[in-house]
Amino acid sequence: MSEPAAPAATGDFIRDLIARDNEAGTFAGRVQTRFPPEPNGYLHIGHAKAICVDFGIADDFAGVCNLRLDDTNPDTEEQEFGDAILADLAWLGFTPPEPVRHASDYFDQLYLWAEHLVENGLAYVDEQDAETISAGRGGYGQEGVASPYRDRSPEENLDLLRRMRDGEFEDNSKVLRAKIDMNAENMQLRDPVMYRIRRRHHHRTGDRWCLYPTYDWAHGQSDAIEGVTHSLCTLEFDSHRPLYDWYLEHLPLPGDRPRQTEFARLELTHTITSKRRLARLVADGVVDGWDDPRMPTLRGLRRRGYPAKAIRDFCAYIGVTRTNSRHSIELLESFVRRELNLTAQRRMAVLRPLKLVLTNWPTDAVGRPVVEEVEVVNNPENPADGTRSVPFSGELWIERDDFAADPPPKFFRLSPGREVRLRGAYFVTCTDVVTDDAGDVVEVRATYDPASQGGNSPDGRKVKSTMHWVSAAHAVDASVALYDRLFTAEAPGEATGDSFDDLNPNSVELIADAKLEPALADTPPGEVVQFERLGYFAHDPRTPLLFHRTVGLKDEWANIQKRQGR
RNA sequence: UGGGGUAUGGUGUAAUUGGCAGCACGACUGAUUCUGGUUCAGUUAGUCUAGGUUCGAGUCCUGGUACCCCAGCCA
Repeated sequence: MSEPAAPAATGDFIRDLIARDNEAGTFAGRVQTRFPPEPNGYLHIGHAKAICVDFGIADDFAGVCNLRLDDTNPDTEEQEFGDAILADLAWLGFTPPEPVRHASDYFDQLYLWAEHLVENGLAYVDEQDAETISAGRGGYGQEGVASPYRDRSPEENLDLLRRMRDGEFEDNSKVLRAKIDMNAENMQLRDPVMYRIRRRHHHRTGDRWCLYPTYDWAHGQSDAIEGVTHSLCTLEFDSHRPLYDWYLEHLPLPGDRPRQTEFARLELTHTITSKRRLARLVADGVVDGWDDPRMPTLRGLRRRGYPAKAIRDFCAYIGVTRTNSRHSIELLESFVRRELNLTAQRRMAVLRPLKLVLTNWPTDAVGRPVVEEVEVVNNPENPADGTRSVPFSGELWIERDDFAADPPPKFFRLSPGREVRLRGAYFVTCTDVVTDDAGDVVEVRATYDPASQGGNSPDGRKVKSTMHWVSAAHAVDASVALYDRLFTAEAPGEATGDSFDDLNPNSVELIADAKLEPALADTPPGEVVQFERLGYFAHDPRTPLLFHRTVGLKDEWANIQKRQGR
């Protein structure tokens, strides 16, 4: 799946570190990572980076990377999300080894280890409520206050813990805490909670437990059980590392102690990746669902037409660092264009139709306009894709933007008196314009040069522009959704604290009457094609003749207009 | 307020670990082109700051500054 492995020693700081571990024989040369999403939402572009790091590094060092669903909190997690994660992962191009692991697979072992800590005086049952525990931690630079239950005997703690497990106590009435240091400068070490009591149905363990482990208590131990060597996570867990190590140091582990290394998460301009806020977009109806093409979810990007390979290449390109940064979405888009340019079939579609009538176009014996078939290349980047024939006649749709009654400087397209090429067909010269009462152009008239059949004039005459077109009599009507950034601000929420203040009210424009060349009606669901001169468009997987603009082509004319201040 | 982390062109990332600051995106100029696309050639612009060590500092030392993370029974 991944590219031929780059020499393992080069690259980012994590690969360097692993290469050094291997030289030193730290884990006997073994490399194992894991991708541990919580099954409480859908995977997004931020996860894609983590996936590429976790799986990519394992792959580079001939190691393994498990998928582990981190299902320690039955309040929010569901089976459905686990299934979706697996599907999205497969789409991205990664197949985790069987079986898929779950943190809940280790609940028994975890509990046994909790008793071990209790027996060694390293954990205790606290009966304070959440608020009191929080207050007791103190503040930054302030000392903590020990719980009055902190010095219970191991025997008493063990008895209490077992009764907690057996369901003798009410939800939230007691917790098990690690006994570390209430004055630690690192807040994570001020006696963190290991277990809470929750009578919830767990999607995998059912009603077997009323005790559920916290992330910190479950994570490192799960790593150890699976044999993970390098536990790679994002920067915000940096301050958890001493805790990760503390648990592992005080437990009788079966093998090597895994080691945690943190790297920066992926942030994109004009994009949010908070699961909570993404969920709000869906709940508030700002978008149509988790797979809305404006969503940064993997399913959204997929429906939008982003190739998985483009996402993988992007992630490989941005690399792995410890610097918090926000990558520009344009960079991601450049990878999308690069991939699609190579693979997408070219087609012609007119988004904002303007009628073009060829006044000297011939009619047949019964007075109907002649129809010709013209051959057009499917993909100039890949001749093997061949050609197709497109019907051409005397009444055509052209792009409204491709005509100007009063052409601005550097405008090369059609305007009165000017000759242009209709792609693959003929040279045409604008002779006349029909306007309505408001003075708007409703039809353009032109003559065609029969000698230029196929798109070239035998006298070597040049034109400055080649335009796409669709024969009016053969056009297929379709809907096209044009997307803009979901958030106008580069860093949504930076100004006011609420990213929703930066929502772009015009993030989608739906065009209901686009005119497509006939071949487009046969586009397979989900396929991405290039509408020539416009951009890449993805055929909706469920709704026929609905196309989503994946990304526009680079547009030099737009830049010129910008420079001209229009 | 205490602790931890990070600073390289507009943006993001490299620099053989003390030896010519490179690449990409963007922007700009030109060439090619039956897509104002693609491709090709070129231009633009950078080591947070103040000192120090050194023949030589993005890299080492000292002091500042800015930003990010940590006081959930979320992950």
